[in-house]
Amino acid sequence: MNFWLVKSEPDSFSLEDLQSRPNATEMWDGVRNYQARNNLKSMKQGDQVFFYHSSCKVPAIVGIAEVVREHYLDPTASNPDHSGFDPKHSEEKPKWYAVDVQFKQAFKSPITLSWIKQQKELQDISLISKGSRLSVMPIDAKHWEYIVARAR
DNA sequence: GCCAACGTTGGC
DNA sequence: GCCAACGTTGGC
Repeated sequence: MNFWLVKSEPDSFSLEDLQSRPNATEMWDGVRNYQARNNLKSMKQGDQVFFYHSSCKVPAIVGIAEVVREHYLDPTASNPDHSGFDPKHSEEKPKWYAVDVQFKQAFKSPITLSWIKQQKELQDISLISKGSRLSVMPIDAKHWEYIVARAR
């Protein structure tokens, strides 16, 4: 099993929004960065995902989701009315993908970015590596364990 | 709102 | 293929 982190602005889609979806499941679409997309394609069913709230008052990992459907064509890339429309994307020549994620758990106390930065055990986590703005990134098992242990 | 750190685009 | 200009992300 692998571990990941996805970012979302809570104003547009929060962990609570995911929890309130039918079956607590939502399509994770709109990824338009090649490196993030490659990470998305590497996700396997059952992989565990940190849900991170970005661009908000207290940026933090707020809970856990699970990959319940592996990558498939991102329908928003084929929709001219969608902001993520990409004319170079097609079924014949796919560029962009989505996965389905399901809500698993909301942390009682979110793991804040500022706390993460203070932990010497987390200094090499991808989230705070220099200039990392990826919306989908892998998380080392040891970092996952350390954060989950704190969040319980 | 500022700005650093990217990624992308497009002229050449 | 280079690189300047531009757009985006996201913390602060």
